[in-house]
Amino acid sequence: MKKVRTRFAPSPTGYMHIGNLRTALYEYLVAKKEDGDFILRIEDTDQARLVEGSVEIIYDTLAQVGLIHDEGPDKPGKFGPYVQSERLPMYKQYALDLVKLKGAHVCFCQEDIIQGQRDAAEKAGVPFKFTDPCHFLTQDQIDQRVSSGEAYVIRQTIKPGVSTIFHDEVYGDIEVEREILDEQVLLKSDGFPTYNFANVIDDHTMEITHVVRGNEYLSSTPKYNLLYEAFGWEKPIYIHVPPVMKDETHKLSKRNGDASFQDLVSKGYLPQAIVNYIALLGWSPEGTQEIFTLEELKAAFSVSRISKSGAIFDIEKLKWMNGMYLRAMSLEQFHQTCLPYYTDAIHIKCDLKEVSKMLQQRVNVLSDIPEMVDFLDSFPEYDVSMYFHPKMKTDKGICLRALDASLHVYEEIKDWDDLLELQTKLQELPALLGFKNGQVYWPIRTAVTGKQFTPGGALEIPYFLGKEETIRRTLIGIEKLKAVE
RNA sequence: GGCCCGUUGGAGAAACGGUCAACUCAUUUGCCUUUCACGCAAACAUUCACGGGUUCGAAUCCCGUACGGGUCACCA
Repeated sequence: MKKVRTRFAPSPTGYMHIGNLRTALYEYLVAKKEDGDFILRIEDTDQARLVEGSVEIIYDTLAQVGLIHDEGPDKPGKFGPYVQSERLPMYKQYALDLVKLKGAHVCFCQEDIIQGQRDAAEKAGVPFKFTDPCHFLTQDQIDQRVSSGEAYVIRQTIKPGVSTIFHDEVYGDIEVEREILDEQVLLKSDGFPTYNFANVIDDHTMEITHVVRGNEYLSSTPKYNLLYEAFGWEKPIYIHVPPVMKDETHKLSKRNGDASFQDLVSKGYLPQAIVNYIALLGWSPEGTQEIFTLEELKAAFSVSRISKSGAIFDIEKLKWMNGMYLRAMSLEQFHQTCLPYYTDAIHIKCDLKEVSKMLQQRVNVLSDIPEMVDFLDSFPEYDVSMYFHPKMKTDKGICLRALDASLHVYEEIKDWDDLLELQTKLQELPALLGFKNGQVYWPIRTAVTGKQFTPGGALEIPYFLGKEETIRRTLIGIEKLKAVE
């Protein structure tokens, strides 16, 4: 059996689209499942859309998520070059060959001729289909016009009676009505190939066995097959995948301001979590496992379990999954990934490792960290009503007594760095006062943080704040409470 | 508009003609608990877009309708 080869063929447009990444993932998995090769090819035939630095983003992304390609512009193999603009002469030669094989023809039509036919069709109320007058040119006429320097394109020739049925691994057998196939441009007048053409040439010459791509290509696949047939080439196995949606009716797209892979990473999502999540968008494993490493994905993946309908990208589930990845890290690893988020958020001196420990059980998205710990640095203005928690049954008297008692504890502590001593002393308070735990700790936490929700509670936060600051905040709390009628 | 594809709870989905339609996220509730979160329980589709048909039996097969997406470029 031939070695499985798949390719990821992005256009360098400046960012990594989530849908594209998922396609890359599936391409990678299809190849690696069978110990095949995964190839990176840059499709830059549309010069107008080139964006500088794009190729680097592609390399970076693939490296970050671990989709290591076996061949590519930066990893020459025997099928190079891997950038379409460097393969230009080849396309033209193949296009000329195809003309000889009667699979294509030279066409001199300008936009106005095509537009004229389109308008006429519209007027007549019939579906537009371009009828190329250049079909009737004699070889002499063609040669003459070409040599006189007239601009021309090479257009696919579609003969009546060709087969338009094909098999897709996801969608099954599909037959497209032959009438609707148009004779598309293969080689543009600037000498560049169109995507349609370059794709086929490249896939064939690079010996791609499985073509994985979005299902928007479903209806044009017969045209590609006609090209393979005209050349007498073996067709690849097609695997069309459903789109990744933003909502019920819109695809996820950068143009709509939807997040790219880079955006998600900078928002604090882990590349591994992103890949894991998007694997589940349009594919489902056999069992109930949802957390997969890339290695596990290789084993679990199967084309037959790819779904046919679009999947809506749900950031909530990604958040959850990201949290799972964060929690599965070692404390040290987690701490290291948190560090960059502390630099701007925490200026007071405190044991950051302890902060990480506190955070690890509750962070889902890293970029939430600054907001979660900001109370350490700046003491927010808060409303007294926060002291009165219905479930804790706290009232003015209870809060005041609790804060008073905590104040005494703080003052007695000699070595504030001794976390254990502080905690032991605070833990004695409820019994001492004859209160429930919550009635003591709720007001304390409120006083030292001024926030409704905080990572960590009354037993750990004073430790981070230091003696002086803890006392200062507690005093403020007491003042606030005293002012209440 | 023609053609192609799709339609299972708010989201991802399982089920491949046969008990109460898995599981995960979200939501709600309870437990745990100093808050939130984590963790642990539980609730949430009398029903699989709708209407017919086939069958002893259908989410699963067939037909039609509706809705949604795709495609019809010298863009990929």
